[in-house]
Amino acid sequence: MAPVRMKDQLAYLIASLNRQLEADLTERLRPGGVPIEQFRILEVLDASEPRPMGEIAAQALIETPTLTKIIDKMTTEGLVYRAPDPHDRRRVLVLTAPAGKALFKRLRGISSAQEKRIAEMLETEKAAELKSLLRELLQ
Amino acid sequence: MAPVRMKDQLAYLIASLNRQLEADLTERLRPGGVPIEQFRILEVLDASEPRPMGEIAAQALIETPTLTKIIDKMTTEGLVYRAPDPHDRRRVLVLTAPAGKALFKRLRGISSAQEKRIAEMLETEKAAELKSLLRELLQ
DNA sequence: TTAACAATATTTCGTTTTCAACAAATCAAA
DNA sequence: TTTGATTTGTTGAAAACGAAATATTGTTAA
Repeated sequence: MAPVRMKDQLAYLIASLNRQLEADLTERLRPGGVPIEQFRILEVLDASEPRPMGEIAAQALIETPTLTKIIDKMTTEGLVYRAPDPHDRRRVLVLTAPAGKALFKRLRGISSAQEKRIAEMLETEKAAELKSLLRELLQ
Repeated sequence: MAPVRMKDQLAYLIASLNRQLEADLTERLRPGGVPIEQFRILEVLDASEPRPMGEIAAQALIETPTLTKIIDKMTTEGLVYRAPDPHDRRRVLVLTAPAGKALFKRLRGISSAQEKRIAEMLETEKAAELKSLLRELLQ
């Protein structure tokens, strides 16, 4: 059997598309001066708040030592703040500060616009199929 | 319309799956002590050699300044070497040294095994459909 | 109760990556 | 030609990353 060319490997296609989508998002976030990681953190918190560090890290696809440093920075920028979890004092909860909420309000449309552009490139049922296949592979 | 939850966004699914696949590959490369970037570079060169820096960077999804440093390291490790392009002296061609070929021979099966595992998780026609959809979105 | 173990977040520290500036070679237009 | 713009790759300083070690709290089992 002929070797599978790198470009035909699913892992490579996924990596390429991921890179393209991240570059696109980064570009659109640039005017706001917001790194993509911070944007994702605000998205996570927007869905439900407060959240412990570990959960944010897992959902935003960031390692916990990195998250600690990003949250440090976002705190000094007044976007979020920490609070100890009263039920489990090992945990540190993160909340969105008013400035963070305002920032996210300005930016929230960016990711949904990207999603929309993608949807427009595929027919509706194809987009659904694609998501379904990706979910099948996730874990 | 209800906001699209982050987890339902295609860009997020792609990022998650990419992370999972890279973690998996990294794990399997660990015994050989080969970083995933170096493995991808060897894959690119295996397909056709020699290749200029810029092309390798584009195909291996690495920024060119980063590639310069990785090739520096791989050169000192005796895996690859540089040669000036006689037709265009701005270009630097990269070739695989014997040690690099031997290393890749040992590792080449790892990515195809990953591809195989993925294929086994999906039915054949689903895998083909998934690739087709990803290609449709790529540029 | 304790003592051992597990979970959570942070710190440390060496490596890697990035951005901007740069150098060299080529190309294109006057 | 020569000049200016473009392409290609490297460099250097700063930032980001991540594995391992640490500190703190919680859980479990003797």
